[in-house]
Amino acid sequence: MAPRISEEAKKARRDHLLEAALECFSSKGYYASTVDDIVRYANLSKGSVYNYFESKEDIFIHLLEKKRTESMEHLKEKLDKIDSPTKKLQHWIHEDIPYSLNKKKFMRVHIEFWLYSADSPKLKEILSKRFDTMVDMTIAIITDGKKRGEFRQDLDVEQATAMFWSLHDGIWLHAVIGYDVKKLESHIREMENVFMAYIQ
Amino acid sequence: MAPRISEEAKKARRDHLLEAALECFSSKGYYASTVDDIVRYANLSKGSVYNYFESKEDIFIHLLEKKRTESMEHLKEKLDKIDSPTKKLQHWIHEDIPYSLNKKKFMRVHIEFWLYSADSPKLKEILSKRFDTMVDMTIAIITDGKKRGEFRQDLDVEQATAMFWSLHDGIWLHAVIGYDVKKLESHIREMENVFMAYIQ
DNA sequence: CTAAAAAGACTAACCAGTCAGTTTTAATAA
DNA sequence: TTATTAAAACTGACTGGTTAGTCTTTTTAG
Repeated sequence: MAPRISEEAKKARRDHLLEAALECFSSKGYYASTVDDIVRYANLSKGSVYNYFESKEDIFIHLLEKKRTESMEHLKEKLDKIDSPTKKLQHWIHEDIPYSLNKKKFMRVHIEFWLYSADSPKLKEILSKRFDTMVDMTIAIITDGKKRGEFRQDLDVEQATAMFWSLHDGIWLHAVIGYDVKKLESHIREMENVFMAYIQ
Repeated sequence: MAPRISEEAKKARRDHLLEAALECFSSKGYYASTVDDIVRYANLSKGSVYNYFESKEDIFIHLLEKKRTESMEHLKEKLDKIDSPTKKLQHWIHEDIPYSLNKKKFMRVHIEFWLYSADSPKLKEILSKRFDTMVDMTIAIITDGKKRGEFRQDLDVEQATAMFWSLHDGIWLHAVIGYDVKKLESHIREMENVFMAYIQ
C-alpha cells in the first residue's frame, strides 16, 4: 500500500514541527520547553512527533542544522555576486537587519545550543561545522582584501576574523536579552564603523 | 542556646556551596546540574543545602550576586587609582587575563543566567543591576575621554559603550566554547587594538 | 482494504524539596 | 575541669510532581 502522505507533505510536517520547536525553545529555552509544549504549538499529538524525530535532542539538532544550511546557502548566493572584499563584509554585517526578529529567535536557541555543546560531542560537531564554514569564508574575504590593498597590510587575518565574529556574536547576544530591535539595528550599523576602522 | 556554628563558619559553608555550584553549573549547565550533584561536590547532604538556600534557583541567584559584587569591588578599586580614560579602558580590557580560567567558568554560568532571565523577573533584575553599573561606568569613562580630547569628538558615547560590551562579551562567549586560554588571551589583547582604533 | 500516520493514555525515570531522626557545638551547671 | 543540655545543623530516605518516550488503538489516504 502507498504511504499515507507524500514525501513533500512529510517534509512539510517536519518543518512545521521544527518551527514550533523554534518558537518554544526561543521563548522558554530548551530545557524548560517540554515535548508537550512543542506538540501543543504544532497542533499535533505527542506520539506523532516520534514518527519524525528520535528524541527531543534530535529536534534541537535538526533545528540548528536546518537553520544553518538555510542561512549559509542564502548568504553564499549573495556574496558570490559581490566582488569587493570590503563590500562583501559590509553586506555580511547588514544582511540580517531585515530579519532581525527571526534571527533573534534563532540566536537565542543557537547560543543555548552552544552552551550545552560543551558536554555533547554530537552538538559540538554540528557547531564546529557551522563555525568552520563561517570562519573559512571570513578568512578568505579578509585575505583577498589584504591582497587587493583594501585592508591594511599588517592586519593579522586570524585575529581579524576572531574580532569579526566576537563583535557579531556579542551584539546578537545582547539583542537576545530584550534589547529592542531599533537599538539592535543601530548596533549592527555601528559594527561596520568599528570593524572598518580596525581593518583599513 | 548558642548557635552551633559561628557566623563566619556559616558564611564559609555558604561560599563553599556556591563554589561547588559554580563547578557544577559551569561544567554541565544549570538545568543539567542536580542539587545532588552540588552536594556531592560540596561533601554535604541534600537536606543541609536548604539551611543555606531556599531553592536551586536561589543558589543560582546568590552565585551570580556574589561574583558580581566581588568583581565590581575589585575593579572599582583598581580603576579609581588610574587617571587617564584611555588607561582605564585598557586596564579594564586586560584585567581578567590573569584569571582567564576562573572567569571562563563564571561566564559560562553568567551567559546561561542571561538566557534564562528572559522569563524570570527576579533574574532579570539582578542582571540589569549588574549591567547598568557596568554601562554607567563605561559611559563615564568615555565621556571623560572625549572631554579631555583623548577620544574623537564625534564619537557617540552610547554606541561606543555598546560596542565595548559587545566585543567583550563576544570574546568571552567564544572562550566559553572550548577555546584554549592562549587564544583567548590574544583575543583580549587584540580587542584593545580594535577598540582604540575606533574611539581615537 | 491496507499500511502509514496520528492520537493520547500510560509508564518509568528523574529530581527538587521535605522531614523525622541523629549528631555536633557551645553555653552553662556542677 | 567536666558533665549536661538544648538549639542549631546535618543526614538521607522518602514523596509528589513532572516529563521523555512508549504502546495500543483509531484514523486516514490512496
